Amino acid sequence: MFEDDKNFRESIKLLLDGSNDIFMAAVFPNANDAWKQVREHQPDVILMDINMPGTDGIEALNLITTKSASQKIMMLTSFEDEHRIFSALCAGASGYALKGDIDNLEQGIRDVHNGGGHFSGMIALRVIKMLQHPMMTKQNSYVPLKAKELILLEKMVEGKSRKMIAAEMNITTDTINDYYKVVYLKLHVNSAQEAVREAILRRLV
Amino acid sequence: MFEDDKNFRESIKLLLDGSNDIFMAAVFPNANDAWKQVREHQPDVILMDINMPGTDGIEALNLITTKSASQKIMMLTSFEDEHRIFSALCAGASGYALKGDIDNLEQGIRDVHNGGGHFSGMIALRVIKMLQHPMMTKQNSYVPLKAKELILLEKMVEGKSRKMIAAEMNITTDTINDYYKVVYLKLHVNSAQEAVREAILRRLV
DNA sequence: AAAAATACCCCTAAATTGGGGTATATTTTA
DNA sequence: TAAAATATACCCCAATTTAGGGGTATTTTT
Repeated sequence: MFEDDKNFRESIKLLLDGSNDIFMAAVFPNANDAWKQVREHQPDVILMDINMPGTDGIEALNLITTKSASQKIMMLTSFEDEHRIFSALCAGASGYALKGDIDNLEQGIRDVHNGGGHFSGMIALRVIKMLQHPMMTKQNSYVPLKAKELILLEKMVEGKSRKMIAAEMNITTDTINDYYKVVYLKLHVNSAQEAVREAILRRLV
Repeated sequence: MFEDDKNFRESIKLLLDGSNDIFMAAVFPNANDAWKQVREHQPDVILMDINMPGTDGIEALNLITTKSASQKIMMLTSFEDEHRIFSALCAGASGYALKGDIDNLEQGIRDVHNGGGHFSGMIALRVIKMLQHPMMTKQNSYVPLKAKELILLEKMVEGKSRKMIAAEMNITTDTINDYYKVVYLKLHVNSAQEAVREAILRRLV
């Protein structure tokens, strides 16, 4: 286990020492030498806090997963860094437990050890919400954009400026300005940054 | 509960009757009149099998979620089918339990009832695998943005201007300019429209 | 023949980007 | 511990870009 909070560290150790099938191999207050320590103790499951001074949990996760595929890693976190759930899971974590929800931690560790995954209740909800996000569900409300307007949008998403787009499309900047006016009107936006957002979220590009 | 398999139906009923905080309101062998039955019994949590003769679980799920937002629905299934997990969760299920993993079902029902989500261990693994799929992960490399920089990004995605953001964050426009410089540097972009693209595609907001 | 669509032109206030600074506090290093 | 480096918040500047408001002329549709 890598965890900087002393209180939490000790309550987890107490919890797991009370279990008869889970043995805590080692505990560290930071992840600065995570890989070395993992290699030394060869734990089945690593509990990794996200917010730590020095090397943070996700960096350590990246290090460990790139060097070894056999280590299962369960991330520990508080509500504040919920937005990092996806980075952690994509980086190869097998589970994600809220520190406030240690009741299910033991079972979660068993699940992860058996090759499964684990989410604390509220984390599972976040994942579900993500799956229900417009971007995932492909619910593209129809916007009647013409071919050239779509090309314009694509180039906008690529970060091109009006000048560059005009040059690439072989038309004057004035005409490009007209296209912008039309696109902004149809998408109900009034800036390029909003147009890019709509283009991506509504899957127009 | 909607479940066509008599054996499974009865073993779940037995399991939950043995619990002191979960009460099985009603049991049906198919979901043909699901909405009528739900309206009548007003359950807190609905257990819904996916494979049933007649109206199948996902159709029933769609019906119920479109007519009422207050019903929490946990899907039950005997085989692991990634495609159906995906459609069930997108259609509004709060949890997904494997029939073979009834040990965690009680706790899962409590989680869902409390507004959380639930995945059986193996289902969680499927979801994680999906998140680790190249399609999801390709542009999802971790960027160490600070809290304020993330807030800035969120507001950018909302279409706010530098002036508005400065006002909302109670700092001068000069300091906002500094934040922009840092964010652009970290994301390797040089315009708001590109920053918005990265924020969305890399799931930073 | 009237109306709409297209492509061009001009203009300009406001916003953006990116460069130069300073002062203070905190953290790291020697 | 003292010095150096970093981080933070602020200031100024100005070329460029943007957003949106005027236009006109030609073609296509109605």
